[in-house]
Amino acid sequence: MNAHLPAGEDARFAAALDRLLLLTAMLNDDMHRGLAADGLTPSRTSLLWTLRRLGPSPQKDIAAAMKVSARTVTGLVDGLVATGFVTREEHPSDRRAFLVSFTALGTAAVDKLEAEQRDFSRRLFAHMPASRLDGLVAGLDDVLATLYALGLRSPF
Amino acid sequence: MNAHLPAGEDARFAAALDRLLLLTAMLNDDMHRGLAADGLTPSRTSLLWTLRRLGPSPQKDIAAAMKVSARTVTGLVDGLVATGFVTREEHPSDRRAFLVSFTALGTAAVDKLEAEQRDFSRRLFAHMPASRLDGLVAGLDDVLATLYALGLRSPF
DNA sequence: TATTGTTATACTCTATAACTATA
DNA sequence: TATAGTTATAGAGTATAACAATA
Repeated sequence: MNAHLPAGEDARFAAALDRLLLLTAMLNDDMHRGLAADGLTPSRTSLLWTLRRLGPSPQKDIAAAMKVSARTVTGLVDGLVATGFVTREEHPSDRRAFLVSFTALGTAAVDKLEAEQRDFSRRLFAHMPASRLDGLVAGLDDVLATLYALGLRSPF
Repeated sequence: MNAHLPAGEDARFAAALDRLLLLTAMLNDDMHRGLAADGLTPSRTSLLWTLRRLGPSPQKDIAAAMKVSARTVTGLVDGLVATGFVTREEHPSDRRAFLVSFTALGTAAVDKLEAEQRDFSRRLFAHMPASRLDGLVAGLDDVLATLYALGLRSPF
């Protein structure tokens, strides 16, 4: 127990964290369900987002950006090649490496995900009074800054 | 993104969703890392939380509460028995079934997780002005209500 | 000698289907 | 016949280590 905090404070903090964790779980669940409809898995989708950010890249760079092992990227790219979202192209100057590149299908899939995310943000926020949205964003920024100060880093 | 330019509505919504998704990813990552230190995995921990809520239960009830298959619960309980967090006890009236029950180690593990969560909520929120915490909670509640209206349900 | 990506192997999580023991 | 849980099997994601081809 922490004697120098008023009794009700802890309950307020716990209630706030409960909401954050509940929201985290619900958003995760929803995203994963939506992905399956496009023939994608969460990890393969994460690779597509990374690839869009990096442009055509050797697997080593993708592994570094995603913070996973080279072996994991081999498996994810195998799956994405099999389902037609990316290709392994020759690297122009290093014959050990590939350039993982989007197919038209892969580009269309990421475009669609992006559009869905924009629509989703409208459904979540468009009806909110501006002051409530401002309050939410201020609170989230505060939490993100605290997490950063605690040493947590974005996985992206 | 350029913070000096007046943002349109869509950009405001997208920025808010970006923060939510970033926070989701960071909280997930942090929780999973913390678990490994206790010899637990995310799914096994989820089972322990469920078991605390239900009390000693047959695996079928655990599967229903966790929304996973009976086979998955068999595997999770196997792992938790092997690492000493739970036991399979005889069911008093149904010899087909077990009552999955906490060991002292399992109870201590969940107690510890609960204490860590309380400490974490203090680190996140104790420094915040009350008005900011209120604004955050109001925004989160609004989002949760919207998700509920969209048909999303808590995984718990 | 160092690096890129693969094969070999292993563990977790998830699932469906077939099966055993019991209800 | 129906139910509780297991075995059998499979696929995704993750990892380390050994190895190939190339730098």
